[in-house]
Amino acid sequence: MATIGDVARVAGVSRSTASYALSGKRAISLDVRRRVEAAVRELGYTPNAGARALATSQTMVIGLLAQFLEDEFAPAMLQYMLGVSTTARELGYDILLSTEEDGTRALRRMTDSRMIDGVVLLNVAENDERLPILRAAPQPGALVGLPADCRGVDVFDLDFEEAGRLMVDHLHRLGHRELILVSQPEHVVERGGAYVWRLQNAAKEAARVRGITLHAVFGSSHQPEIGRDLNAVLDAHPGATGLLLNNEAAAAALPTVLHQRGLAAPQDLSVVGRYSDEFARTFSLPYSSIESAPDRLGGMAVRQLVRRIVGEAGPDEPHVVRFVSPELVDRGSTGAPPAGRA
Amino acid sequence: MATIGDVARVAGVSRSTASYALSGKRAISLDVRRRVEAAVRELGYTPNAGARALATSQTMVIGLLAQFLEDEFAPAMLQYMLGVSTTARELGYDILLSTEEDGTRALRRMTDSRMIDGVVLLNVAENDERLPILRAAPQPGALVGLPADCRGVDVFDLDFEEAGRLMVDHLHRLGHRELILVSQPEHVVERGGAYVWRLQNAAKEAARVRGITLHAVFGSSHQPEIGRDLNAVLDAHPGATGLLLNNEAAAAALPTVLHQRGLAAPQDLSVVGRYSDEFARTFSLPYSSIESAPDRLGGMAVRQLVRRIVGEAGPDEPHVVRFVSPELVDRGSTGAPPAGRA
DNA sequence: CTGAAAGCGCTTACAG
DNA sequence: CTGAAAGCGCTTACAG
Repeated sequence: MATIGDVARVAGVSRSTASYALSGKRAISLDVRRRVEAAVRELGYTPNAGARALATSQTMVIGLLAQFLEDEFAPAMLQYMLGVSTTARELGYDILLSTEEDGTRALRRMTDSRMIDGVVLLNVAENDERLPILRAAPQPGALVGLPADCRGVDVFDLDFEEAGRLMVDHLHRLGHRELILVSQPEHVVERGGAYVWRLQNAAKEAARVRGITLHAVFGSSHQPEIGRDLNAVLDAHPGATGLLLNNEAAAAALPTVLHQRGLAAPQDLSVVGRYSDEFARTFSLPYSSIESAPDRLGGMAVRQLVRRIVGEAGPDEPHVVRFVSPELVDRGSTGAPPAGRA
Repeated sequence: MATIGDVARVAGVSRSTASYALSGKRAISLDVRRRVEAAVRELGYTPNAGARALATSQTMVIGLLAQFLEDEFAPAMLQYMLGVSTTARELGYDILLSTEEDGTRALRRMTDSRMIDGVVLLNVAENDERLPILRAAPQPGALVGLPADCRGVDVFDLDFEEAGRLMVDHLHRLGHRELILVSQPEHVVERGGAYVWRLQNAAKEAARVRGITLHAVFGSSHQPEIGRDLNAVLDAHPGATGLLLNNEAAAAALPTVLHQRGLAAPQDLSVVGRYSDEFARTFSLPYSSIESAPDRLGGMAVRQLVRRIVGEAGPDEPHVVRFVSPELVDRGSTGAPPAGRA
């Protein structure tokens, strides 16, 4: 493989001149620049990434820590990953991916060995074990998801509280007075998936303020359990006219459940989910939903991370906690409650 | 950050001795080894990956090239990625992920800059543009998917021909005489997704040999088009009693379609899909299917790749083309054709 | 069993 | 505008 030395020899210049000609970091005569460029083409030269990293302390690689937990819906994770990966590439960075169960080990390996310039953490938990490691690391980090302690990292997340309020208010406005909210499994909460109770608490509070009833339950993240869960909760609350879903698996399972029960949305039941538009298309979900914007969140995290990496953010620019405002995508699955049941 | 020099100083030995004490590549006195280990702990030393890569020409990183094409079903891709990622980690390798549209560019960047020791290609096309680049690269490559020309790479794929035969034979044995096969979109074929016609041709041939009818159609990979496609083909062939699916989106959409039509499997229609067990669980698909084993294929590709990387495979050990034999996972969606229609 | 030195392939002050 | 040299942090022959 050709080295900068080969390029220099072919171009008849010193290695430093060859390097500067390529980086543009100092003035180079047109003649020399052309000869260097010709040599690069002739030799098919590409800088050795390891050598460059060693010399510059920059790897142009961003770590991406994703965990595929048993109780989360894997396809939803993928979209965050793609958001991160796509934006990183746009900014000139490659992605070092870890799907390791033990995120702390993966993070430590990546940061300690200087394989990466910065890291994006997905599946952030309330008290995420990876955060102390990240704070101690020399590289900056950005999170998708809100931990209890945001010090030292940039944080991006959907405003799940606003999402909960939005769901409830939307159905309240349409005349609904009894709602069901199906959240992620309780394990997710126990593990520290704060978004579950953030949305749920806000929804409950909004229902209280509006003086309407909200039955909040946790649902499985898997089939066929979630189908049974949905049937059970619909059986348990025959007076409910609106269904809110903060659970991707539930959304994916609902069409079948409604068919089985002979129900149609919005005629018999109004439905609002919380998932991405991409998700809705992939699974042909006909329900109005709060857009969870995974690609946007992943992209925002990377953009801010890169600002930190290149020093554009300034050494003492405070870290950000940025919430994306939820938007309701209307797919026509909500309407007035069935006659005589409002 | 601590360097090997710091470790050496704290341990009171030379840098080379510190290095050897850690690598175990030459005999070290117990006393020295202990001092070095203590110094490592004290300083929290981890080798700099770039420096090590430069010195050893090994990065301990494997490239993973995945493309998320518009006409493929993204969640199915994820499982191949996880198979690769998990096995790589087990073998001590990290994953450099590219989801770039332009796979040739990504591959060239990774190989030319020596960021990786080897590469796994997903979504391999019949005449894959990335292959010439891979063959010219100094790093070995493994593919998941069968190209027309397998020279210079190790290839792993499901035996789609056998899968096609298996589907047809299974239903033939149960007494079916008219079948429908819904494949991936025709674009996939045009782009070189050989697995589509490999399965389809084998299924057609098996049907011919058995003297039964097979209607082969291409279906969309997206909702809601695929739902319409399914309805259209069922309308067009009212005499068909068996449905074969080589199209993940079709499988995911089928429950709804069958409900809409008031059909049940296997009473009204026998169904056999081709997807992974994980996929079936995620989407609660109640259909018997040919297990596509994405995690297994990804793992096999990585294992063979690592054999090449570490030189275990021998410089002139011929490259392999290995087909995983399809297995039918019985989920009870096939049976005898409805009375009077066999 | 251990150390001094060379070298991996870059970048970048330093000098002219 | 260009070059010679040092240095990034490792590993590994070479020498003892």
